[in-house]
Amino acid sequence: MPTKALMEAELKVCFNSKCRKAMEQPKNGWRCRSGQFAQLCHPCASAYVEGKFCETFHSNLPGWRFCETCGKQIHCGCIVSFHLFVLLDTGGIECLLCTRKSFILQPNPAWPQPSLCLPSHPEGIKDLPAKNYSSVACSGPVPWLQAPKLFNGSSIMSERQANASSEIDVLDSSHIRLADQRSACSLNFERNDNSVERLLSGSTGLSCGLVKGNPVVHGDHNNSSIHDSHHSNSKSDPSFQNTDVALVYSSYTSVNKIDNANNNTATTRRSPTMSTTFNGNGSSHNGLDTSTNLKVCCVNVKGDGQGRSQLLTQYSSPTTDQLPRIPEVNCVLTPLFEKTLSASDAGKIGRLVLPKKCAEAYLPQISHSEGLPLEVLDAKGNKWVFQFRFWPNNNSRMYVLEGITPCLQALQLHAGDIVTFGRLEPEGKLVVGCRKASISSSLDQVYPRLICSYPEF
DNA sequence: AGCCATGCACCG
DNA sequence: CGGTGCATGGCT
Repeated sequence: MPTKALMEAELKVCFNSKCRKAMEQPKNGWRCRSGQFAQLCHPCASAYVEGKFCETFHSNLPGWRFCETCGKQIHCGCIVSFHLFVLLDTGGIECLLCTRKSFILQPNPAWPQPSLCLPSHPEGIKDLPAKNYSSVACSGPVPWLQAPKLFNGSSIMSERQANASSEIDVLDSSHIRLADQRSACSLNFERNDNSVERLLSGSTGLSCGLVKGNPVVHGDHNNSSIHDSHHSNSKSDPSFQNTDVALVYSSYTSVNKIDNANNNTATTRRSPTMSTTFNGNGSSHNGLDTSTNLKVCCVNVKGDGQGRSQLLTQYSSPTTDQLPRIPEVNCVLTPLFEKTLSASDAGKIGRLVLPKKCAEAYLPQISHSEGLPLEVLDAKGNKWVFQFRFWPNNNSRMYVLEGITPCLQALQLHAGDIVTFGRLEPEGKLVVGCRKASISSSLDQVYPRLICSYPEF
């Protein structure tokens, strides 16, 4: 079939228009407006990953401007670089690093409006009303992917390892990184580590979704019980052999903790949304390769006093051989949106009403009210399946996730608790996590200013 | 006007 | 009686 052959031939050509070389093993680059990743040849992908794509391929193109603050030259003219700068109210641009710095230093800073956000967003997520949900992807989910260098490039090892909060440090480009790679592994291997427990329980104020490979799930739709990795015996638990991990937590918490714990890092760049890569190597108890590689993205919490976030988890978990794995090295968890559970959401009906704009922006497009099943990984890597559907509502739609009751029960979530959705990249799998309402409210009391200073998206 | 929490009728 | 689908009303 000539068309198919043509498509195949096309697929084997580097997506970079300045390259167009034939390639055998395409690598994912930035996410295109279609949702697909640009397929790049190895050199182009490397340039992209290293943040040198524009300076390599676009040096002769128009659109280069200088950061008003640091003077760094930023390309402002392509999809690869659009997330690297913000338009200043006073004119000119500012690189994201400087923006973040000023964001932190301002008493009540305003995060740049996503005028520079994904052009493909159905509607500006910035328009999301201040309700009990919020979008947490700063510039949409894409920049997290499109700026691997920006978010992962400068990794400075912290010496803080005393506790969970100090195991995380704010790094350049708003990175948060475990103190060292062993610490990173300890998140997964050492279930007796209180810090891990605190992270997952939220007692540190961190809302975590921890995704690892080979999770252990017991249960089904009607009777789900999650294998609590933090109470299990790691030596007998093969689920910990694979330790690709994604971790999600609330940035406001981490920022505060870091600020309190380490004044030296207080001026480091950070943002409402943060991403970190944890690369580590560990050994499982049976000697299997357990190379760990994880990336952490902070979940931004909208600070209107109503907006809360939490990672929600699962629903049905069929069989263990279907359990999710995170095979991809350098997985990134992109925070998408969050919602406080209403009484209805947490009720017996088992339906979670989704914010329409978030549903349309971040979840698959559905044309029929029946919707489609949505696989979601929870904090422990368990796979759940929710039915993502909608109801006609006046001339609009009302999006819901059905079948969330087992998940909520497993996580002991109730009305007022917060559910957060993220996406694991590059696989695109949905990840869900949670935070208890008590944690949130207490944080609001402790850090009202900071929380309120976070922007809406 | 649109969104969403919740109520409620219908159906099995 | 519980689940499903839709309607309604409050809120922004």
